Amino acid sequence: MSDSEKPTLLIIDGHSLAFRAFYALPVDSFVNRDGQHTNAIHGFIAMLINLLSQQRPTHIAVAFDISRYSFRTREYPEYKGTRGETPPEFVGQIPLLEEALHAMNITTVTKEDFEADDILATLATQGAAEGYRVLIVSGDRDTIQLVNDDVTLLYPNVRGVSELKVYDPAAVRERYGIEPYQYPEIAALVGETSDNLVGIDKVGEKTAVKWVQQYGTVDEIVAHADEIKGVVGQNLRDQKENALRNRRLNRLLTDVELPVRPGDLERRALNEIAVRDIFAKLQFKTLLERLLKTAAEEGHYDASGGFSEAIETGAVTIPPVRTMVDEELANWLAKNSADGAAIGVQVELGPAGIIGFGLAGADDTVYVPWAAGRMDYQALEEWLASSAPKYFFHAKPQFKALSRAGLIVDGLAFDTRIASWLVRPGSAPQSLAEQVYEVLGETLPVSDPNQLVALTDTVSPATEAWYLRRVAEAQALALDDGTRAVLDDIELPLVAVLSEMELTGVTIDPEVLARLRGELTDKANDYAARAYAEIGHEVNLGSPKQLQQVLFDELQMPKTRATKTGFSTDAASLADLQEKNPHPFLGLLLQHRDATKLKQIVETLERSVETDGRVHTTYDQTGTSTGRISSNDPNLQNIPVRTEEGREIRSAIRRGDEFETLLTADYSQIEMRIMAHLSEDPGLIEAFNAGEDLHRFVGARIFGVTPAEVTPAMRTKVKAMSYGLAYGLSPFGLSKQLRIETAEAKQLMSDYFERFGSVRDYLRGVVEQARVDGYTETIFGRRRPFADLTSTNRVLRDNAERAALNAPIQGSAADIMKIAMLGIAGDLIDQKLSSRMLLQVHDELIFEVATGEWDALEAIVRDRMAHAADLRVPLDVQVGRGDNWDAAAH
DNA sequence: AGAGGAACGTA
DNA sequence: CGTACGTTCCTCTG
Repeated sequence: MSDSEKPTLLIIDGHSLAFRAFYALPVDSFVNRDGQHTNAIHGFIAMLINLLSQQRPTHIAVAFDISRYSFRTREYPEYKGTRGETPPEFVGQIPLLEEALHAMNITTVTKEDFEADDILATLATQGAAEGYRVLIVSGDRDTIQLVNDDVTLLYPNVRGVSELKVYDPAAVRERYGIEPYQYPEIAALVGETSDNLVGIDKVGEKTAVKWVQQYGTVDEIVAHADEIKGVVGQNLRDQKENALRNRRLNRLLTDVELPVRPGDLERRALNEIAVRDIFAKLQFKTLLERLLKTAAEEGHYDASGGFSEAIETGAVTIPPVRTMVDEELANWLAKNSADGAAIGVQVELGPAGIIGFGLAGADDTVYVPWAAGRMDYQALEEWLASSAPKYFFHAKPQFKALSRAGLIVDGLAFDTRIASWLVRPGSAPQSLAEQVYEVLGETLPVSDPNQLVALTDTVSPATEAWYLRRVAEAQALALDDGTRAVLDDIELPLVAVLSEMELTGVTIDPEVLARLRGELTDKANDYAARAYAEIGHEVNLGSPKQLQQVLFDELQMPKTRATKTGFSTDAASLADLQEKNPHPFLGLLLQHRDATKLKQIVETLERSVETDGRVHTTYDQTGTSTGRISSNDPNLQNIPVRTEEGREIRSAIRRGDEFETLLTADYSQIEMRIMAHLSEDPGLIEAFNAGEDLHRFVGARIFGVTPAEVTPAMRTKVKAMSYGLAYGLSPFGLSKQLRIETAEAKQLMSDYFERFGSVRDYLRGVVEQARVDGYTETIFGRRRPFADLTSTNRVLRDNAERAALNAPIQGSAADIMKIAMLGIAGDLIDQKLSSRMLLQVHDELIFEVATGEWDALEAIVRDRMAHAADLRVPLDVQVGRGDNWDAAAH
């Protein structure tokens, strides 16, 4: 059996590695919310993940010492006596590490009266004898003696645990000039400070190696002590008992009786729920992702034996992939889509577009190379364009590629990525491999990027299609009716709509941006120069750290709100400072911030203009926890609007030359209207039905005056109050925002709830219901799960309560907008209009209006938006017209 | 190079 | 000590 075919047994000295990690990573950077230090655990697990992905062990164990006392301390009480008290920050980390290992289903081994090294030695010896390739990981040099052709030592560098030095017999020979089994002879002569084993005076590594090469063992050296000349010879004769004792103590035992044998240590799949739990407790977000990714990608060991019972599905047989075109393909499609059967689709994409198609039926997969026009693809194209059900993983980029290639696609019946997100928004598995692992408990075979020699046979798109189809079928069984309806009626039809919006993009006026960039650059430079003059030197105004130096050390200003890394220099804090401690530097700094921020946005937009003169954002349909869509590359949902200068940027976003104008349409106060609907509050419903200015109406009720008597100050307070409600605003927060006393804020809130009591009852009820159900629900049945509502940690619980209170409101608004978009997109097609939907900014839509289509489009938009949902209050839609986004605002 | 934090733009 | 996002810069660490 060659080495590569041998099973690999990985054995780790838990204590020694954790301790190395403890000293390698800064203690203060790793503290969880309970104040528990976690640096040793973090370093250990990071190293473990690397080992798992690089070494692909089939068997694994971690050995721990039970206490510092063992048979060695009985023989020599001073053994390891030089070790001081355990650092307080290390305390508690080992039990948590063990908990994490158990969650990962990794066996830990301990043995009363023995050290972890003896466990390593025993398992390594057994493993080698039983035909394993054995890897031991330890920071204790004594383990060098275990190295042989079957056993390799991975030893952490002085620098830490991120890199492990590989000691095989050749490496030991190179480093020490002796055979590995001879290492303890050297160590016995030289001594080992960390174990409190004193050696022979004046004998260092060089001398020891020379003696061992000549005589072989400590026993023999001592027997020939008389032959050795000089001071070292005399020292040896005087102190030979030290060497003999050291040699007895540093011999590792290879025959300890253990509860496990190597064969019992087979890798098992981690317990994902337990892992998420303990990693959440440790606050290891990145490590969790890395671990799950590694686990999902590990396909190098026998899949049938590699998983725990919980998600064991038995060995699967992946159907072989056949490549076909023309008539054979037509027959395949007919056969596999008969009786409405769904086909899994994975479009293979390259930089230039479509490379091929992977298609999968229940137990039959095909790959179709794509070469437009060269073959007979009529059957494929017809099937794509038909409503025959198709399952995808992340359909949108594939839809875009199909559309670019002039192919029509219909019949999107499932998207596993969207389904995962609907079930667990916020923490849904993002890659197909993760979904396969999570839903099916299997590993999707993938090429390993860590592999030195690239695998020639990467997984076929057809095989991916087969897996995603099985994921879809498993997911479909588990969906509740409400989630299924949101998927079928909202999210799946939206994929094509968003695809087209992304492909269309929006025209940017490069001249406007260039002019703005110049102006803003000048402004920023000017403010910076004046700011430097105020303090007498230059400073990086973008560095909070350097600003703190200037503000609190040099200018001796009063300290602001604390952040994790010091004191805040955000705009609110600087405004506070300006009040307490006026200084021209503060104003200049704020103005510099404004200018550089806007400049940044301008430059980002300029960079993202493509060759068609348009910007094509990417919408993330699974990017939020509430049901909204997000926008990125570039984000067009956060283009400035609140300041005059900011709005100038909006004016660079304009109609395409061949279009008549832009149309913007937005919902006014949609979240308040949803609150009115959900709470059924008679006062609030009346407010919206009265057609009066909302805040004026509410203000009149609260302050007991007529609407005409509501002053601007009153209206501001009421407005802040109303908006804050949906976010779980506290009296303290309200007082801070309005710069009023907490008592006044409290009074304002109680006055509000006095008049609009159903709102309070509703908000309370949402949280209570969510605590019982474990999730919230929108009007249309979109769910968002909440785990922390029953947490004993107050910060966590309060955060969860505010999010839970907001989720149905923000989520329902998102649902309504999506439904409106679907209606509009459908009408545009049905009425054969050339006008196009370009952007969505949560409660606003932007369209390009083709010549002569204004009236038709406006009617469609108003109708579809106003009637997207049937609420107890009307949905008010504001429409604006203009050549650019700013001008089209109203 | 990658991660995390601070800051700030939007609804 | 209000929700939901994405991007940028700086800083620290590997």
